This record gives sequence, C-alpha cells and structure tokens, in this order.
Amino acid sequence: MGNASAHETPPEPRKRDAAATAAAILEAARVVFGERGYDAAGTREIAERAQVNVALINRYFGSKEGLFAQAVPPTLDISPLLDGDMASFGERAASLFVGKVMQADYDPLVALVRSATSQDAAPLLRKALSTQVIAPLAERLDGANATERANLIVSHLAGFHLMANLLGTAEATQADLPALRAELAATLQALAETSPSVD
Amino acid sequence: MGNASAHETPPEPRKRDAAATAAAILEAARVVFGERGYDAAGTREIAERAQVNVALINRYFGSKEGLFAQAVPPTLDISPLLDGDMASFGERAASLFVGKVMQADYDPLVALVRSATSQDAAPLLRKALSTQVIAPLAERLDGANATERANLIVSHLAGFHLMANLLGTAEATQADLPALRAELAATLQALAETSPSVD
DNA sequence: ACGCTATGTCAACAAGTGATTACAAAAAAA
DNA sequence: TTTTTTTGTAATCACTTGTTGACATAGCGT
Repeated sequence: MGNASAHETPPEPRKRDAAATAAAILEAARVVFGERGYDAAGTREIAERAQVNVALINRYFGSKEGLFAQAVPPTLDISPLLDGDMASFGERAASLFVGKVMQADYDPLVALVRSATSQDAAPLLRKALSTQVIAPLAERLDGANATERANLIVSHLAGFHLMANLLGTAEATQADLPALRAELAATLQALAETSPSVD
Repeated sequence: MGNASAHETPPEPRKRDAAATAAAILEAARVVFGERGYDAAGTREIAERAQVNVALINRYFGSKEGLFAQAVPPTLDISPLLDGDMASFGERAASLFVGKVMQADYDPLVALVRSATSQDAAPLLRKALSTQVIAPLAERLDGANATERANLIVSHLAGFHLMANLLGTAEATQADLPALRAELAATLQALAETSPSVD
C-alpha cells in the first residue's frame, strides 16, 4: 500500500462538542466492557470505537475505572422482567436467557457477569446490583424470605449465563435446549412464588 | 537498611529435583489462579510463591496456558457432593456454599468461576467441566432431563458463588444467611429430584 | 479582530506482561 | 576424573497497559 505522500485525506479533526464526545465514549465503553469484561477491555479499543483520542477518556472520566462506573452500573435494570404478571416470571426470564441470539450490541447482564471477577470492577457493581436489581425484584415477591429468594434468582440467572454463554456447557453436554428452558423456568418460578420449604 | 556489601547470605540455589519443582509450580499455580483468576494471575507471582525462577514455568509447562491446563482442570471434582444419599444433596451442597469461610487455600470452584470469563482459560475449562462435573452429576440424577437439570445445578452453584463471594450481594442485601441456605437447599434439591414440571 | 479557554491531538512514560536466550553449575554418565 | 546432560539463574526482548504532559486549534466572548 504505497500511497504514502500524495493526496491523503488529512483526517479531519473532530467536531468539538464535549457532551457528544463524552456520550460517544460512554456508549463505546458499554459495548467493549460488555464484550470483553472490565480487565480485558482496553482504553485504546474503547477510544477507537468511539472515534476519539484515548486521552479524552482520562480527561472526561478520570480513569478507566471512573469510566466503567459511569457506563455500566447505571444500566443495570431488570424492570423489563418485572413488568407483567409474576405468575409467568419464570417463563419470561427463561425465554430471555436460553438460546437467545444476542441482538443488541450491549447487554447489561453480560457486562455484569463478564466483569464480576475483576477486582477493580466488582466493588463498583456491588451497590448497583443490590439496589437496582435485587431490591426491586424482592419487592415484587410475595411470601417469606423475599430478599433471599431474589438473591437466588439473580444468582441463578447470572450462573446460567456464565455457564451457558461463556463456558458453553449446555452445548458441550448436548443438552436439550427446550427441556433446559422448561427446567429453568420451573426453577425460577418456584423461587418467585411463595417459598415451598418454609411455612 | 544499609547492609549492602557485607555477609549477605548468598541465596543458595534450589535443590535440583525436576519433579518436585514442577509439583511446587503446580501447587502455587492452583492457589494463584484460584485467588486471581487466569488473566490476573501473573507468572512471576506464581513463580515467587513456588520459590522458583520464572523461566522454569515455561520450561516445564511450555506456557502460562499450559500450566493452567495441567493445574486447574484436573482438580474439578464434585465427588464429595455425590457421595451420600441424594435425598440430602441439596442440604449438603447448600451447607458447603453458604457462609463458609474459605478454609483451604485452593478451591476448584473458585478457580473455575474466577477464570470462566477469560478467553484463554474458558476453552480449557469447558471439556473438564462437562466430563468431570456435569456428566457424573447427571448420572446420579433420576427422572427426566437429567443432563439439563445437572447443568442447572452447576449453573446455580457457580452463579451463587459468583454473586455471594465475588460480588458479596448476600451481605450487601443483608440477607438472612440461614434462610438463604434453606432456600438454596430447597432449590437444589428440587432440581436433584424428579423434575416437577415434566411428566 | 482579538484573545482566551475549552477541546482535541500527539508522543511518550513507567510499569507490567509472557516469553526467550545465553550462561552457570549440579548431577549423572562415561 | 572427564564428559555430557539436566536443572536453575539472570538478563533481556517485544509488547501491552493506563496514564500524563506538552502542544495545537476551534470556537466563543469581547
């Protein structure tokens, strides 16, 4: 590729709009953090995706950690799962998780699971998770031990995602996907309904 | 600390025993991989813990990846959970996971969860997980969808571990630990027994 | 038109990574 | 003992990481 000297398009500099730039960085950060997890996500890759100079990340967000804090935790939200009759909660959640082909380029739960093992990111995820996910879910649960069951529901979903999508165990064990979905739905529904083991 | 020149103990070189050295590296690797996860674990830290020169890791195991492959996957084993009556499987598993203070300095499941998000380590964990964990577990399950239920049991345990120990959601949400344990036991037991949702 | 400040660019740094090489020396073989 | 092989050491490579400071300039207020 020897088009060295001649009429190169001199890469025209960015329009100067701090708000738009920060927003672009945030969006790119969500995608990359979601794809790679906190540790494996590089600031340079984020910057490139946002078509922004790397230094701007630190200018606008102080650090990679600051960027993550503003990008990912605010997106943790399960209200789509909570809208609707809780009698079909298990079915809804299972359908959402089993065999789904990732449509959007960013899924908060993926980002959560992929970054949960990072020592830098985990503390940032803790608070958001309990206040934005577990607490609202527990609110919708009747019966005893609502908080505990909410914890288990989220754990189960996170664990399922970890095993199915990251480790691919479902495919590796040649599991019957419809059957897996049914079992998952039943388990989640049991946790969502009044506890079976406590009076 | 000015003891520069005088009678420093010249660090006497290692006894030369290839087998013992490799074993020391393996043991140290398990601990460090378990504590940090694959990506965050450094070869230098492993070598230091094993009191071994870094280059020996590559000499004996070819690469960091080779070391991981020989160190962690072979230790994945749930036979302790499978020994005994399956009627109390849920109780046994729950007791093992809730509120336990890590006693041993290496727990295979911790290493699994902490490394599952690594793109390098995940492929190495897949096969071991399905053949050494899920398959034996499914073998012990009666009723329909044994493989699918085994997948869900392992997913649930991994997810619980992820949320409870890495993210600390149980403490963050001020969950009642005994109640949490009871709910977890009930859920696992339900999965271990004949499927409730399929005839 | 001016200057000033916010915004963006560029190059570099310090620290870390896994891996490799050349060499020293102990142990084994001759 | 002499030679050969195995084991361990030390230095360094090539590379990536997050971060920073010096510089350029667009665009606004005056």
